[in-house]
Amino acid sequence: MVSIKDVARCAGVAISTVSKVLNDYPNVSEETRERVNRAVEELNFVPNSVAAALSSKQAGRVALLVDINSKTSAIDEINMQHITGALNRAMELNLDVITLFSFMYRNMTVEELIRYLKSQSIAGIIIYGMSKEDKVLHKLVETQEFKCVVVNAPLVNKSTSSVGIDDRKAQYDVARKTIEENNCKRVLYIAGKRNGYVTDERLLGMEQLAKELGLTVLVRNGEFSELLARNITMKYAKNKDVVVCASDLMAIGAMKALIDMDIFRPVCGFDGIVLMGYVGKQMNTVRQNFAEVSRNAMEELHTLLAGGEGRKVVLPHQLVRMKYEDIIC
Amino acid sequence: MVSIKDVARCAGVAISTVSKVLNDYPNVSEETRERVNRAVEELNFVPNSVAAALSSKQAGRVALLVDINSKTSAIDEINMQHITGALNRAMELNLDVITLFSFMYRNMTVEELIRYLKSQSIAGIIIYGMSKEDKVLHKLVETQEFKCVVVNAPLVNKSTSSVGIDDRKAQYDVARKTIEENNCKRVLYIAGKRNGYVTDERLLGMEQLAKELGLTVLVRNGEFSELLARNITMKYAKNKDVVVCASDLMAIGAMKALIDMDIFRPVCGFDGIVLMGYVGKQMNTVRQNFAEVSRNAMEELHTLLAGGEGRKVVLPHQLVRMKYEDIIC
DNA sequence: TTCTTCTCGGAAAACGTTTTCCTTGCTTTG
DNA sequence: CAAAGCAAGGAAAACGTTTTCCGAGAAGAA
Repeated sequence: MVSIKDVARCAGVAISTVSKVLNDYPNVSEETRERVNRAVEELNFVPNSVAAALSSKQAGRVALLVDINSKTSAIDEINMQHITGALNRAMELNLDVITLFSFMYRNMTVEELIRYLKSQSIAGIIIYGMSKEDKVLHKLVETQEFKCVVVNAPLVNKSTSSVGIDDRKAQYDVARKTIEENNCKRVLYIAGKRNGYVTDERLLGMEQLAKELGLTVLVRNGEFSELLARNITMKYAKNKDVVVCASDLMAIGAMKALIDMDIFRPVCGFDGIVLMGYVGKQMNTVRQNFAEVSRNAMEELHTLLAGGEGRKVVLPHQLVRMKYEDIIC
Repeated sequence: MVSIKDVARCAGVAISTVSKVLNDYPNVSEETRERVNRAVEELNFVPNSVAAALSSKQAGRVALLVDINSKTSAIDEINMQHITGALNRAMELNLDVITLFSFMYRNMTVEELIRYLKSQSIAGIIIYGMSKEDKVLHKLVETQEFKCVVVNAPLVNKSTSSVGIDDRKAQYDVARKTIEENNCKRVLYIAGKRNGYVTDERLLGMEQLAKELGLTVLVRNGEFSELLARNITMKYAKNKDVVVCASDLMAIGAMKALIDMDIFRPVCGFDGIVLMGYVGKQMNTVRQNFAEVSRNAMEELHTLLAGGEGRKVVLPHQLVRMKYEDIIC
């Protein structure tokens, strides 16, 4: 294996000089820099990121903490796009990434998790699907031992950024559009998982809209479950004018229930998953570009690792009407 | 950070001894072993896998090469399950995993890819979605520089195993069931991607069945595309009795076409993706347990890394009829 | 007893980087 | 002209393991 030592020999300099060139340190003359780069070129040298990680604690090793509690393929789609976006940007930024699924750290204590991450020379973390009651992850963020980017949860401190769309506004927007299109007054709102950050934000959006338009809203907890949403719709939709759901999957469940009951109510969802295009009925929903969110998350993490301060990044969302023709390929 | 050195001091032995205990080497007395283990326990020591990887070339670092050419969420679902299964088993086997998506190595030469993998101290690889014409991956496997497990492609050599279901038999089975249920004679077969291993295997299964039952088969290439399958069905299904598709996504496309044409033909798919439950019509399909396939792939890779020889592992498949009620949760 | 063979454990090199500190020679300043 | 400052590059320690080799002592054989 060709190492930095070979490059040094080839360029006629010390290995420390090569390292400096590779990492864009100052105090290297343009001429030496050139010579080293030529040697790198010639020998096809690729730095060993494992050694780099071992040597420098502040290296570019990054972990993705991915929540995969659910069994649904909708979640698969969302997670996959997140991971794709994150890896994509990481590659461009030359960051090493390891992906940890929640089952890999679910029953660790914070201390264990921290030890594990350190044993992997991890310096930065992107956290997905963090709920309000997740003590371990909250403690992890609070220690500030790692640079963190939390996706879809408004956690910010000196070494923690948050990235996501404005869930409150998005829920407001999509509900407003649906309600005004159909001139509704009585809303059945099927909320997400209890104690989820996005759940509460979306509910706030709905409540704000209700106040503004003078709507009555019945809120029920759907836990992001298609089945629950279906049952809730069965039970309560009859004397409502519209079913607003905090996720597409629940919207699908609601729609199925309405079809079974043979009544029509407008339904709107949230997320913009592909599945929405297959259920026959068109529905309003919020399109989140998950890959883009995660690209931004990785970008933000990179900034943090470079010494930047934590901050809140809000990305735009989009209202769409999902139908089969738009997604088939 | 607590290191092996601390453990050694705590246990009153040399660090080499600790390492030996940790890696189950012989030539350590039971008493010393105990003492070291107690120290590990007491100090909550977690070995630094980065250092281990750097130090020993035959370490447990493994790469997943995941093909994500397509944009469809069906692929997301399949890939996600593969990754989940692989990571799950890797965790149990104490293997370090890095996940590489195809866009990260697509335009590398073999040499570059090999260099990159070595720079990551990778010893074993699981390859997904390998097509017959992928020169780079084929060369990678042929060099035998890494232990490889190829999923769904019958490549085997001294350091390469293959893992997957029997695609030929599976296609035979599901087509036979569908055809016999509906008493068909004239088959429209929509095949997968040209030059795919599974594509050819499944086609062989269909052809064998046709010979046995005396069917006529029109074969068209659907490239695993829903849209193509839809168009093919539009064009050719009219004077056929059944549409057999080499993937669920294509089966969905075919079904949509039949609905648009307002004619009924039985359709069967292949893969058992969740989406199948949402299209309204029930269809026969082959259920592959992707997570299980990948668990086995990881297991096999572990065996190879431990010195085992390459071999072909064939896993069972299952015929199912997918409907909404079975997948909602 | 003496030699050989084992078993156990330690010392130290190696893995490929990063980073700190030092040297050298040159330029500036007073 | 001496002192100070600075730029460029090198030497070597450090990161936390694994692994090879060696030595000490005990046990067995002659």
